[in-house]
Amino acid sequence: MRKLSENRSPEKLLKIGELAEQTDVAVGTIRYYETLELIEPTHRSESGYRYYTADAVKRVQFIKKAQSLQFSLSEIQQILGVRHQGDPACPLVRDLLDRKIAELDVQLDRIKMLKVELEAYRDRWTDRPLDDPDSQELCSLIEEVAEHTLSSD
Amino acid sequence: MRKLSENRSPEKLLKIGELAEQTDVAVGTIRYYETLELIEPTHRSESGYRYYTADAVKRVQFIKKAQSLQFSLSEIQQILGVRHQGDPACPLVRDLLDRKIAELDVQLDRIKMLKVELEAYRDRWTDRPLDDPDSQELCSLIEEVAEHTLSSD
DNA sequence: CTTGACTCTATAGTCGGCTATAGAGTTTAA
DNA sequence: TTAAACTCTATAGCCGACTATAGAGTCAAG
Repeated sequence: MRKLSENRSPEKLLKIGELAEQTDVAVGTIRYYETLELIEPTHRSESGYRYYTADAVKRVQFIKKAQSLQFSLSEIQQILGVRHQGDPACPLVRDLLDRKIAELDVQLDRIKMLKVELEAYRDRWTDRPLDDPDSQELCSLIEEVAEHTLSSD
Repeated sequence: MRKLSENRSPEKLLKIGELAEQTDVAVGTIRYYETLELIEPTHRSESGYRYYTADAVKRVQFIKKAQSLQFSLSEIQQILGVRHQGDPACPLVRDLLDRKIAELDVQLDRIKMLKVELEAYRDRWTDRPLDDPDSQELCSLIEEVAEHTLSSD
């Protein structure tokens, strides 16, 4: 079904450096991914050189994309790994997506709250004139925050 | 000015374990903070035991609070450190607060965008029936994402 | 005065995701 | 054929914020 590709070079194999260049990922990183079983060369020369098909480019790009979506390498390994069991990756992936989205919601809430809190400190701080006698010994904000720490947390 | 405190125990010094307990921070962590010059015992016994005044409790709590506000230990060190120069900690702190708030805005944007993207993947995925022939060989989402990776990024 | 809980220092390990280095072998273009 | 550029493995280091361990010394209650 996909063997009719119009790729005229029938099977140009890439060396690791070429794969690295095409994906804009360091050679060392690709070897590192291999130790995590995220990718594997399709072939090894007698001398041990790794050779990759064009699929590898997609795979590396997939890894990068997934990373940019906040998936850890171990989660990516799970996603890619299920493939080997000839099985339903789908529920797993859907699950991961759902969980990740939920995590993002938590992060959003947390960051919003942090922001409100920091703004409160900043505003309280800004009102206070710089030559406030309290500043004499120690920055007043530090005291303030410290004190707040004691009472509010 | 603050010597009129109604603290009846005139100067109860804490050993590191007591400080740790009162702040709910591990002993090792306190020693670690000391290596970063975030805190210092007011006194050392001949045998080398650290002794802290009650201020240390505040200081540790301040550190924890600042950490919870996303400040790194090195930023906290800056804040606490300026104190030693008998100087204007204030502009620095205001600056740090402003920068931190700006950082949070960036994080918020990023996370919102991530969420939109993840939701799009999830939805596209959910529409696709589980017995879709495309799923035969490999979870279709993986293919999809991978393909998207290629074209969109 | 002993015993158990505490403390000391120094060093190493953890996590995640790499990067860097050494030392050796391989490929490729001139 | 030679020299540059590549590749190999194995190992160590980096960041931040710790945690854990070993081996030795100290303090306080019974």
